[in-house]
Amino acid sequence: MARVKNVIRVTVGDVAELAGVSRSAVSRTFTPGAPVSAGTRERVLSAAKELGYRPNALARSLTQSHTNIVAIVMGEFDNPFQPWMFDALTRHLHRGGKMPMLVTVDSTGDPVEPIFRALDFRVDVLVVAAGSLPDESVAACIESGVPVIMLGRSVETDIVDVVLSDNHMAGAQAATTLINSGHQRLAYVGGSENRLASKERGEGFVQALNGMDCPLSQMVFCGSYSYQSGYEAALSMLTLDKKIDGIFCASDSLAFGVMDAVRDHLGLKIPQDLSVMGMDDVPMSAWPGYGLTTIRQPVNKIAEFVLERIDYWSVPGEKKPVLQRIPTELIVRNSVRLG
Amino acid sequence: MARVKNVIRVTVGDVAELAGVSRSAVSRTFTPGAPVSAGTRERVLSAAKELGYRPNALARSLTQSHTNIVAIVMGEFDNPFQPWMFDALTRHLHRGGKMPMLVTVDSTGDPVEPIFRALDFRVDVLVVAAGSLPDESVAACIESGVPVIMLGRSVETDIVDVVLSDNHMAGAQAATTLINSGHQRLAYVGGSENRLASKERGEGFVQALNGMDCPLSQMVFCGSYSYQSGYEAALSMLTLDKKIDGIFCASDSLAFGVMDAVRDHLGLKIPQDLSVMGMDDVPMSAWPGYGLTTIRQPVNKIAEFVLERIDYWSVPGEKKPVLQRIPTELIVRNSVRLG
DNA sequence: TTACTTTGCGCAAACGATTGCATAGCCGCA
DNA sequence: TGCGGCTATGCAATCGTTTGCGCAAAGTAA
Repeated sequence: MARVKNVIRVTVGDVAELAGVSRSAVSRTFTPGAPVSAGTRERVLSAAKELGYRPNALARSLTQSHTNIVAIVMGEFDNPFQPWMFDALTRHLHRGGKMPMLVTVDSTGDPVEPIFRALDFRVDVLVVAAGSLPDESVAACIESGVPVIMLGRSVETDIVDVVLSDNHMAGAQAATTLINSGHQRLAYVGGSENRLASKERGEGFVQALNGMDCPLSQMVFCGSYSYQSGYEAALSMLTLDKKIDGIFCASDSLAFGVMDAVRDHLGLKIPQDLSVMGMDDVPMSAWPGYGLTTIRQPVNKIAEFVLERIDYWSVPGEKKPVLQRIPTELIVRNSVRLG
Repeated sequence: MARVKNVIRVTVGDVAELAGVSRSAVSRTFTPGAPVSAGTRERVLSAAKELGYRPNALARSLTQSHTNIVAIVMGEFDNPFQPWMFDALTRHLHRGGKMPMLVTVDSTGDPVEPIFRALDFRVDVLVVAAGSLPDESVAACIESGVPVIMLGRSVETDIVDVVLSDNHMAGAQAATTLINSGHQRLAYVGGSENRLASKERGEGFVQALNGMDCPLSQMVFCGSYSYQSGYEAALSMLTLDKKIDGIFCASDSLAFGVMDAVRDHLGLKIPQDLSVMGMDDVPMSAWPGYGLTTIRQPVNKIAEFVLERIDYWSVPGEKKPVLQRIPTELIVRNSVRLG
């Protein structure tokens, strides 16, 4: 009977003793599929319940080849989409019996040490859930020797899973929505130019526009997905070309910035004078103050797929990483003028 | 191209062999304060570096009385303040050498199983960071036998730490701000009536008002901190009494809801016709669209104090829980009319 | 009855660290 | 030279599991 803090930790030994069986029998009872007779199982289970026994996950992980711990690597919460995605992810992990361990990489601190510290716990997988992460951090993940699943971000190697929204589809959805409702001078506000997601969304948007014989009027990359960036982009964009009647933003927070700049600073009405679309569908988009028509990133589908991949990597054998695109969904609210 | 677990795990044994010393020597080299001669330390360190050795945290935790894992128990992200607090918390934990393990309790799922699963990993502490959590979950935490630190929420027992913002102070700060700028008919919009934070903020507000000979005109508890609640509260409140000229909300998201309802639905101007104050100071408060004057919850100070308490509980001995209030701070923006 | 497969169970060896205890070496000092 | 007191080291037990292996009991087929 080991005493830690003030709690008596009950071990297999204790249960075995009370049930009158060997430690192996107890362990097997808690291992699905292991050979135990109905009789022993019964006695073990009741002994375990009486003592309040639960297997020590640390000890278990020591002998087995997996820990059921999944590391989630994050950067700064600079975009309201991130906590949203993060929340969906952790809930799905729980459902799959995994425990999420959090690694936040600080732009001021060491970009790799926190990752190593997670690896010290022999996490099964690294899920990289941050768009903006130092290159060194990403490299450390890839070289860790542990399966890596990257969310919404592509990397040069082909040894990691990549799962992201179908950004081309999203861009096309935005384009058709705006064109079908009679808009003519359209612009795109992207985040960082060298971020895959931003680029793809823009490409999808432009290609679809071209397919409908409507060239893009303006395109700006702000460097980040932040509200502030959107605000500034809108101002510079609309002083350059006052006739723009529709703007597609690479994120909802950019769109919020655009909307506020347009309404508060330029005195235009949305959607009468100008239509704005976003992408993500964060909860705030539904707030009446914004009522943003947007392209939803299906966080739950993404999280589900991540879980699938974790299971895939967990069985031994020859493995192939995948790049998976998850279809997006148009959410219509009030920020786009109707035809 | 596929590597799953073909990474050779290097152990103390390997390092010991290469360095030509015993496993103990290696272990001691990595234990600060343990007696090792400069010579062996040197050889061990270089062997370790050559092999890329890092101690297995699981194995280490098995023998020691602590794991350096801290469980963070959360409910739904129904309030933008939560990810904000959460982020600060995890960063401070990292700084303190702790790894955060996330437990999210789903209102639809089992309220205690995820907590038990975290306890299976012998977490050192449970930090309860959610306001809205089923009572069973809270009870499970308290009975876990592991130190518990509750954030912004009080419980009936006195065996857990409680750390929260100084809500009375916050209420008083809001009151003086509004009174000093000449407001006369004031209202309070709270969250849930049986949530300590909401209650205290209201009390602080009312007491300060009374101290300045200005009785509270109206008070509403919405049941939650959500935007939607604020929206509805504002409508019902202002149809009841059109002369209200200042509203203090128990959270920023309530305040956003109030502002949008007031501006978009009732056609009033903020702050000319009505002043609104919030509490939390989430990043969104600074957006020009809202420009919310609010009371900041000092998330970093809170996180810092949590870390202090974790260290406190980590040394053995007779322990006393504390209830700590962290001072709040007035943040002035544009949602309050100036005297 | 014999022989052969199942099935269930216990022993003991991992897993990868830490740590109490015993000891070997060294130094200084009388 | 002998002794006491260090410090540095290694041995082996321990933490709480899982699991390969051997074996006894039981079931099946001839």
